Amino acid sequence: MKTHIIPVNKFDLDHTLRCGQVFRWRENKDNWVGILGNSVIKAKQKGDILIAESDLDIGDVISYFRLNDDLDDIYQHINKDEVINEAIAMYDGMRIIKQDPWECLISYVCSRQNRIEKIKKTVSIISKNFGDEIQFENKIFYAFPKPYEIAKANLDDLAKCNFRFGKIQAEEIKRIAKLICKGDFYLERLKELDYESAKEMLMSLGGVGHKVADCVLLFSLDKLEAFPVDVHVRRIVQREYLKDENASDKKIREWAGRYFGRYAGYAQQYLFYYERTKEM
DNA sequence: AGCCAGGTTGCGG
DNA sequence: CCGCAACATGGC
Repeated sequence: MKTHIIPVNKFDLDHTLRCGQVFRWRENKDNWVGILGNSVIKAKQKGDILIAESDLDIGDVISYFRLNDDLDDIYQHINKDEVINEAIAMYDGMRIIKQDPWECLISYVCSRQNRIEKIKKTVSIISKNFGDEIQFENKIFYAFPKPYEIAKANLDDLAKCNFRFGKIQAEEIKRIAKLICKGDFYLERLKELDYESAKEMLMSLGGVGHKVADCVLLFSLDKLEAFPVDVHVRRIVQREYLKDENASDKKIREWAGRYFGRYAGYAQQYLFYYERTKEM
């Protein structure tokens, strides 16, 4: 176990973990506890210091939180109007997290037409029922299962994970896991492709549409131009930006790419978080 | 009770 | 390409 003391600049741990992009972090007292691969990580922020306890290397933590992203530069690209300016002001320091692509893919397949709290529950049950045990501070945590652990899972057992679409989704996830186990689909390799090609590959898996593909690209495959259009993003874009037209999701994605540019994904996450919380 | 949640698919037009 | 219905869980 190591304790990393990491100086940070323009970073806000709470916003980063609360904004709805990750499902495996829990907040207790003044600590966050999350699970990355087969490691538990306990994190807290004090001003410009991030304190992280885990067996991960410091480089893994920095990479995971994208602490090397130049947030000033990103803001310069996306801060183009009053709406997003307010979102950025409110959630200054929120960063896109770099998740594990496999876990990210399955999590977002589970996310469809679902609530974030329920997605968290489902991912947690999947991990508990099929993942490896991890000991951390005398407690037991569970790693997200590897592809082969889902591929070999009994369908009825898998269906007990509280999926939004029950057994249908259990089958879907098992099918995807098998494809990935077979070895002719390397998620990691999608990082080497350009955005469009990587997206096409993801969508060819089946059970993955534009929205989930864009989430996986943005949250795990370094495609910061991906702009996932979900119900909240559609709502805020329609209301604040594309007021006159009845914009299809395709139109919204294309508009976002033109308007926000290569960091459209960052803009998306600020707008998403803002739209869901501004009333609170 | 009814509405809605980080959607995808297959169909007809 | 678009719009539409089916899919079918659970919290408020």
